[in-house]
Amino acid sequence: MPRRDERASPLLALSRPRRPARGRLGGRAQAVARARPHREARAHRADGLGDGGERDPARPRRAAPADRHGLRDLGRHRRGGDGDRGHDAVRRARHPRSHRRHRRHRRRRGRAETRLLTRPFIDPSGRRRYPTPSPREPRARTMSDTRRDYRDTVFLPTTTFPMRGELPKREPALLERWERIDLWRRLREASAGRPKFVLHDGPPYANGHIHIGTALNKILKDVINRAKQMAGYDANYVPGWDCHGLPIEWRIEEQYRAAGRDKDAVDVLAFRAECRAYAEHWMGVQAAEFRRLGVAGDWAGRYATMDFRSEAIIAGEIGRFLLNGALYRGAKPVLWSPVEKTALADAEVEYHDHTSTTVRVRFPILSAPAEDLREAAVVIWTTTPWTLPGNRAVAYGEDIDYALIVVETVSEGSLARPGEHLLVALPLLPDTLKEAGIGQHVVRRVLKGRELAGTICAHPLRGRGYEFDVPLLPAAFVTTDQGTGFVHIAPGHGEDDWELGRRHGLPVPETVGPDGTFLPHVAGFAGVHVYKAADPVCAALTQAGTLLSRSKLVHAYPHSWRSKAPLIFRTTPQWFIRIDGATAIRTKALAAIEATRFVPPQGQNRLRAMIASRPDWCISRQRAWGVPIAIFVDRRTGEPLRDPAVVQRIVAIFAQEGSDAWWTRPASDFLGPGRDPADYEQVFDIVDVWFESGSTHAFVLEGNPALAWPADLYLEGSDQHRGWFHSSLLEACGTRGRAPYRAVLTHGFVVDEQGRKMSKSLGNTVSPQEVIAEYGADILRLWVMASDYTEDLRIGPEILKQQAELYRRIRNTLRWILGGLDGFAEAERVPLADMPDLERWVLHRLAELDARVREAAESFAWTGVFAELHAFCAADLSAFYFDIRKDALYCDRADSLRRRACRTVLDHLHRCLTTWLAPLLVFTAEEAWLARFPSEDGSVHLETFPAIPPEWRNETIAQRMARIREIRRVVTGALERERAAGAIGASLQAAPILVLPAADRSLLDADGWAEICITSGITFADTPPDADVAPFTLDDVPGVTVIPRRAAGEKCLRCWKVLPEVGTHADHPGLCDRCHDAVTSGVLARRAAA
RNA sequence: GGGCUGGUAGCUCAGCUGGUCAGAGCACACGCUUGAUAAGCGUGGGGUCGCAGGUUCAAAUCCUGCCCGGCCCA
Repeated sequence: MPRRDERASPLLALSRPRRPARGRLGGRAQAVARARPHREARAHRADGLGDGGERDPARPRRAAPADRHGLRDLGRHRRGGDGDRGHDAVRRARHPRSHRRHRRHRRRRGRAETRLLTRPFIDPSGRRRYPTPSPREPRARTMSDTRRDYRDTVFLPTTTFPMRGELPKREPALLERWERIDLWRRLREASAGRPKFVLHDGPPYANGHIHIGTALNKILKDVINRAKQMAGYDANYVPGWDCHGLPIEWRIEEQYRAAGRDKDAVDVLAFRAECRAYAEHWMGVQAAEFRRLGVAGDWAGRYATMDFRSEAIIAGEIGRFLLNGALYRGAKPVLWSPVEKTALADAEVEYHDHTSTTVRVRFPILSAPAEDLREAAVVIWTTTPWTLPGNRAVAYGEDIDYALIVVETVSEGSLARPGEHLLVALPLLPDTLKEAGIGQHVVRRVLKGRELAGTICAHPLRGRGYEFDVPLLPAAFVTTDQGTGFVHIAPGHGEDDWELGRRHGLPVPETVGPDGTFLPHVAGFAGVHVYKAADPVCAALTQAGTLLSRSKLVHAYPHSWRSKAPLIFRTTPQWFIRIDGATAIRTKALAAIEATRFVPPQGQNRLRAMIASRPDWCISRQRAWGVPIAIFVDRRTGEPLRDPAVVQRIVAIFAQEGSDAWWTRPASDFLGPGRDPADYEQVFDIVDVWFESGSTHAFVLEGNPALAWPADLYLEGSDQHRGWFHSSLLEACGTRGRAPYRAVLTHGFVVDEQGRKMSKSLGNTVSPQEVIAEYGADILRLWVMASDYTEDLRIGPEILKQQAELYRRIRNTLRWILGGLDGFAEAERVPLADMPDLERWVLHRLAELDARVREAAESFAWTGVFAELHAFCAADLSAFYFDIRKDALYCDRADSLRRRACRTVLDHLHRCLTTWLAPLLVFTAEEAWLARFPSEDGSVHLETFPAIPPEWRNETIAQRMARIREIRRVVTGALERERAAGAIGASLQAAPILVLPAADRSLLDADGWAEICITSGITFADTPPDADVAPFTLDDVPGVTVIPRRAAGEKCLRCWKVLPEVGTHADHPGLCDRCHDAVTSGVLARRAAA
């Protein structure tokens, strides 16, 4: 999309230093060599072009004294005679930046010479073009000492704030400082009495080092907390840890195995003590890692689910469910690992491909409403033949079409029998016929599932110990995706099965023991392991004549995340919290979701859908490391003992001794006087860890004067819809009738640069420790804030490099501000009304950004804020405001209004940028703050966001400035063309003619335009004058024309503007009027005055 | 397989409820500066807005299907 009215002057083509042919010398270089033999010969050599000899790479290398850059050694990197490129490649590898600079220097030298050889000329249109003198004076004069004389009279930026962050080195020192000045305590004191903001920490698991996802989570929390704090809240933050649970237990067991000890022989209390020590250790490690990220919080007052007080309150929360009737004991199939001999939590299950034996089995119909069904058999399909001993029903879909067929012919080896009548879902008939090897057949009729109501079948192993009736039951979960349209129901081995059985009062046979083998009472299969049951079961079915077909299927199947072994559904007695019923937890939870703010809003749907469809909450685990479900069951009634006094006793003892007391003390201590322990069964199941973390609001927030209940915000990864958000909601709704949070923020997951999930096997992981060591924590924080964290976040080497670049710009902006503020005194300050428009525009921008930052602090929606701050630093400040104001800041008298206004604005910029950046770049902001306000115990983190006066907003100036910058683009474009043509170098060598539409003529005066465009002058014209130079326009800025002109006069040795008056001051012949005044005024640069 | 969600320049992101947007910053290329200098300024080249259909006078923006990715569930 070329916008330029004129692409390039012919000079451009001639002088552009395009890379020469890969030969020894390009045409340009040859021409130069002819003109300046001696000098070029040297340059030639320095470019590494002179030595074409290859070196033996194996030979030890040593720079010869004559080879002052050591370039000779680099010769070995050359390829195909292109020594130039080989040289560059090496430099680039060593230091990318110096590479670029080095090359530029070489080019310029060559180009200046070229120009001598190519002027004058006539352009293709026949017009004579610039018979311009060389823009650069001969080298001898530029080295003049007079120039240096005035350098000391210029206010150059002075600051202790280094250009390079060296964050890995500097950050730890700042952490120490914050520690030393007791920053956290002072923050709390300073914000006492302010409105509270409570972000309640979701506890990470105290196991292993933190990873990039944990880092993201904590950084986000920290930014939000700090921003709230600086926006005027009391944002206390108490981090916490999740300590109980299987993974730690597993690690301890591993240690036992490694030591050759039998864990079953170890006393449960000793085992728990080791788990406790393990968790304690990792809490310490993770705390240190979180703090290194710059996360501020009450680390000394952290919470842990294994604290005695926490354990006591968790037991008390279970007591609440006990007392309000929601807790009940049921027998429900849970995912069970025969290897670990335990039920697994949902989160402990992973799905992998697994090859299962599939069977189609006849269930002969005993009785049915329709006559023609009575001689038929229902065909079921299952991938778990071992569940057939537990079968007690068959489910059908009421709206499914079923075909009643008569088999006529069968293929060889088929288990089907000609003449038999089978019932199969119509859509699945072809599949079944094929699998069963049925050839000819007749569809006797097609009936709807609901016509099957009341049908009773025989168990396929009838006559072998399975004499009970098997009813056909309707169920919505039956589909015609796969199978036969009939689902065999084993209430002890499936969730749907169990639910259906419950509704129809089916028995729940227990057929499989903890180790995965059939129990002794299971006819025909006692002692057989279910993984090896396919053959015996099929054999029995075959004998019974009920097996119709057998096959294999690869499908996703649940496995243990620890042992990777396949799991089974197994019925065990478990404790549940009723979701519906008298406590109406589901209803309350759904209402609570509506009353909660979700960021992003999609989270609301997700949580709602899950709560709406979830079954009762199974909270018992048959493990050791956790809080016991500390209740008693009355042996006579089988009912749990619901006695508030007992619950209180348990809570009181746990608070003192921890939940170990459940094992160490006799039951009578809990039951109290008046109850005979012999009448009660003590429950030693432990509680689901999700129940524990779901109770953090109870033991961290409730009744804590430093915090508040409910929390303002819960903030976790989007997986916690099923986890912490979910369990906390159920727990609080069941006990307190509302959500423990007012708002929920979810962030996405960290994926690699291609958007794929991180995994050790893919080798695409990024660890926070590595990032900190290489770039620093501020870069990691910057990465978080530059990403859209409501979705997945990508990270990798390239992305981190980019973040480091963004950081560099921010840092240099701060550095320049600090440099410009050197020695700033309150007396210099200029009121808004006296400021030039340019300054007022910057303040307007600050007002806009202030609104943006405060908005983000309020809404937690930070995406884009950092990008805007960065764009402000890069585009508005560095490329525009700073570039323009360098002249005034460096060269004006110290008392000039313009300079003072600029410094006043720099002061505001410093205050705003350091405080706005403080929640994000906690280290750098502090460094920039202290560079300005050195202090023993000061900190930017003790500040609040500056109050921005409303009058800073000025839409009029904003609009005007937008137009000015548009027009400025035409000028810079014109200058660029001239620069490319070799007509000018620095923009101060130009003083173009500007033709503006009438509407724009009042924007600025000529000096104003020169200032904005950084030229030595601007003249206006009503129409483009008939010049020998082509006018310059931009298509997207119609009506604005620029006619380039070189500035007339001499270059002022102090401010480098080219002005006609230079040379008129006898005492300083090299100075312009302004600089003469400055130098002779006595209010010179601070350095000179001091 | 189901639910939710995403796929805009090499990268990070803007583009609200369809018609001056195909944009910004970074990176890259080229040039300038050498008094922000392991910095700074300017100019420029990059995208058939995942793919394929459809609705419409008009789609990055609406619908359908597909492909790819993520979280959760089975």
